[in-house]
Amino acid sequence: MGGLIFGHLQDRSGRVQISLSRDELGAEVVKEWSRAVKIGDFIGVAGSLYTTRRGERTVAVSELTVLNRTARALPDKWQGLSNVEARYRRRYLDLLVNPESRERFQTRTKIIQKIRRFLDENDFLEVETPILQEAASGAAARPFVTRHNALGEDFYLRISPETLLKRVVVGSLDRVYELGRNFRNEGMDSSHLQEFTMLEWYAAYWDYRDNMTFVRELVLTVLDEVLGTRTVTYNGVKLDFGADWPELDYRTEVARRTGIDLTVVRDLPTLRERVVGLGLDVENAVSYAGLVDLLYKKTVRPGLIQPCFLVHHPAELVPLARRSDSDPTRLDMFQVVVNGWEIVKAYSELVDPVEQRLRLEEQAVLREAGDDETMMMEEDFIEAMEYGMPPMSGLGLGIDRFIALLTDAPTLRDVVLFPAMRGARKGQTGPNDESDTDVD
RNA sequence: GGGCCGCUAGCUCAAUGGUUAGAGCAAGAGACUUUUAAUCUCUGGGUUCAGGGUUCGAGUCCCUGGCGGCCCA
Repeated sequence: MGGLIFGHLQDRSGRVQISLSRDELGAEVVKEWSRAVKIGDFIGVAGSLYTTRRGERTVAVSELTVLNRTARALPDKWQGLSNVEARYRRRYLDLLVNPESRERFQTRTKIIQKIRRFLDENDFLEVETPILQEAASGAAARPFVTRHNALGEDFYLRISPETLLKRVVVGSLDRVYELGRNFRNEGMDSSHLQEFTMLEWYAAYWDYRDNMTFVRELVLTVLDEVLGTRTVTYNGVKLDFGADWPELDYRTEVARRTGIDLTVVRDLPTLRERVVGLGLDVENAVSYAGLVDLLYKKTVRPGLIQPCFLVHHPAELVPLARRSDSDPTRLDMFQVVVNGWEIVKAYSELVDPVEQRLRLEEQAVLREAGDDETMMMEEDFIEAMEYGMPPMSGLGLGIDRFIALLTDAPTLRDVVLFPAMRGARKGQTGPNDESDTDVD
């Protein structure tokens, strides 16, 4: 009796044990096969299923074929691959030997599938707008510049699809979404990637209140159906999405944390004086909006851990958002903040072309004054508005951040397969390398 | 941009300024023939991130650079 050799086969679905029996195959065959195979090889086996004494389902191998061999040693099967740089640069090894990484990327896909289905079931039409654009618009951010050779012009990688999606709504496709990559040429840290995945949708005849209800429903649906719970632990902290998301007034929160009442302090010099008075470095904040944003990010946002709605931002902050009818100094706007991260930004859209032009002209004035985080005038967009834009509300959801929270990923780099890294590896060639020749 | 930390075998890690830089896993050879990270014996495996400097002697100390991480701005 006896003479068994055990091993495991692994693929995306998991592992299964195999065994080679001397009694059934003969000592010579077992010796030959077990020698021919090493860790990391691809093999095919045929045989019958049985359950071992220890209760594990096992294939008693009757046929074994080597499909392809590994030419390199895999990372240590027990220690795994823990070197952070290696995990990003050679993600395939991370996926191969670290089960939690493999699971995280499968969860990422499930979350995105669920989001799409939820939107589709609610009559949203998925559309695609250009990533290469002649002007970067829809957000206050520095774009990546690239060269469009055929058109002989510099193009920009989009920073937001906002104004293009609104044009689609003008064209009567009045409930649309786009799920795709945006690019912002700014600093990178654990909650910012230069290349990130954003979901944006626009629904005609909705206002920001409708979006507050809808996005909460979306988030809870994803949690229920993908994770089976409304509570997640992120970095040791329990985040309870199932509880009420309190509604916090932007200016009230700023006042509470800083004593600065933004309904009273309405000009840049006064605000700067007050902010400096708090001991904060005002850096290069050269506009009222920029300084308000800085103040909020330093004092309010870090304290917003549990899911909440932050509402009614000062009107200066977003030139594309609609002012509140009852108080034109603020916007019909909200953000969902969790873990100090902005996950969602949404507002009732400004649909009046005359006011839109004025608001963008104000941006141009600020840019003249040295603010480099302003929005560009877009004549094409205003023209589209002039043809008639229905009242609507749009929403943006940062997919990478959302997924990082749901999968307890310490940084956004852990939820994208190949995060951007400086080119360090020997022998690696880039697009400027001589070997990169035009083959068409 | 600033500060701190790191980079040693395929992987995870050791190594007072002092012999020929080690171990476990992985790999190769052999033995054993069973369970569930790690049975035994033997073998091979290194531009210690790169380049300078100090020194009789540098993985270690100093300088410059590269790449990465964390924190700050």
